[in-house]
Amino acid sequence: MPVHNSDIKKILKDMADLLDIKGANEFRVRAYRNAARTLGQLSKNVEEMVREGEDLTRLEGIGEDLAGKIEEIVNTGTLEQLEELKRELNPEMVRMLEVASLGPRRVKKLYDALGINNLKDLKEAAQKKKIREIEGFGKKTEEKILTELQEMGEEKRTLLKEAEEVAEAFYSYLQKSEGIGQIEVAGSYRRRKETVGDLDILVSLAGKDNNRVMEHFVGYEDITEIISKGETKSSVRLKSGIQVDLRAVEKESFGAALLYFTGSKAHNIEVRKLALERGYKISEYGVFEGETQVAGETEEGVYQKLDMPWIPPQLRENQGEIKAARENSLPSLITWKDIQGDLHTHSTRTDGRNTIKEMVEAARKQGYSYMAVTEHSKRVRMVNGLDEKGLLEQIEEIKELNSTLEGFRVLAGIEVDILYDGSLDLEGEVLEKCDLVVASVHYNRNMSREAMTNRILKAVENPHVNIIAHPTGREINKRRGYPVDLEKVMTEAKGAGVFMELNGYPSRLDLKDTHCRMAKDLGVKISLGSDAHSTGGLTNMKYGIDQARRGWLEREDVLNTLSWKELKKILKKK
DNA sequence: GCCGTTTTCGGCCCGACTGTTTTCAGTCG
Repeated sequence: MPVHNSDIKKILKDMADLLDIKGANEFRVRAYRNAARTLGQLSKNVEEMVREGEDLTRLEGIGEDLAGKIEEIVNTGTLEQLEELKRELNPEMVRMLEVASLGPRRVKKLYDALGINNLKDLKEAAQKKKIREIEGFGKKTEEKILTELQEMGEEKRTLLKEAEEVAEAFYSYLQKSEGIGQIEVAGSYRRRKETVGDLDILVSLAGKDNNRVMEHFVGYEDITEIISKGETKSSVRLKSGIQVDLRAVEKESFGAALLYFTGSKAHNIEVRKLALERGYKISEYGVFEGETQVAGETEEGVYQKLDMPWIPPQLRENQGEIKAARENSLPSLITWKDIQGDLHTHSTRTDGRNTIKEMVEAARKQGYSYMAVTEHSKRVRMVNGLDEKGLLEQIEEIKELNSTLEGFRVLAGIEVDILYDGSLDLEGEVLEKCDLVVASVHYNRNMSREAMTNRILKAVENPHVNIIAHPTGREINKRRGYPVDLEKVMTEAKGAGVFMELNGYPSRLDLKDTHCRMAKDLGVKISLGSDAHSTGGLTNMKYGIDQARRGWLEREDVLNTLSWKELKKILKKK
């Protein structure tokens, strides 16, 4: 069974969580978490590294012991020590940690006091008001737990990046089947939504042997459950929990089926309505005039029959794209190639994994001509954020580095914290020396909408701020963004010459697609930043691009499609 | 459990906030 990096990461994370609950040495716990993080950021495939006998201890945070454990996971698919822990503590206790106000100590306490070791019992105990009786817990905490449980019950979708890993592996497996012609992963995956529910894979048949294709499909090693298996349609569940549906159609129908399975549902309904008006009928098998198929082999063909150009999947949400297509006024969506530089990165100076030099090298390989280093400021103590002195040192360091570089410019930047009262975490006279000041909120998120809006507005008005980073502070599947009136912020930003960031970090993607569109409508340029914490993280840009495309952004809507020379001119004077 | 120009032991991130307490544990970033 192929072992993905994310599988190993999950096992190490579960180890950390269970050890933590058990009350193990916190540094030992941290070691597991660090290793899990390393694997999450790794661009190489660990399974391959093990097979090729590469020395895993060269990876950061992985020593003899963890290297051995990782090999065990690669070879057996599991880790005996974790299995042991799971026998001792209920593995469901790990899920209890997902309740926002519960950490390892409280989970342990709940177990010791009431024997609670799963979410169901937790909910029951909270409803029966038993939790408030435990020492250290109270009425408020109990009520909070109940609300948080409610929120967790909402459907959880897989992050696009994680779905991508699974989808790509499955895709290459399917390519090995002789009976398959074209393959496309459709659905919200193809529309590049920030999260994906099921994976819908569409294939065209290269021969007549459907059964062989389906046999191949359900024969994939990653499968834990075959939900259904038919001649043209099968469904399976993978180890990662993701459901995958396979649909096989004839070559002549591939385009129509692709349109159908890509969705969105609302988009499809509009397209079909339009077809009906013209006397056609559209199904996943094609466009039909009476009994005769008049299109359907390609998506372009289907759209063309309705006098429309092909519509990029990212736009297919029935948000005006059909009207725009019919009027031939679809946006010319931004692509990664349009990006000239990255405006949000971290290095080893704070919580990044690579040095500025290494990041620069990777950025050049990406084809960029500039990159801003934007470390955290001192308020983010956890990562040793820069104080005024540290920032000045770094500015000097970058100056020196720039003198050795040709055709590339490192921008001396900072991701300065917006404090509780809207003031900035660093002195203006130091910020003034930066090429670029990115400002963001990390702490004291628990504010009213009005207070948070005013707090951010104050930063917008600050003469040193150029960009507001991850403006709502959300983390997908983890926490909602803080309440903030973005329209007001953007309107002020427009007047103040401040730009809004779309953060490419796969679990942030903040701004959302709809916010991007709002910015475009208001005439505020968006800054695309990868928020890379390693050289590999620079590729987060692609998720940012997808999100930007979903927000209808074109080249001229994005700040860093400009050269540094051009960009510098439109940054506000300090 | 990792790491190392103080190298095989001893340090490893730490302050703010919340809700619980009445001096602090737990969580978060």
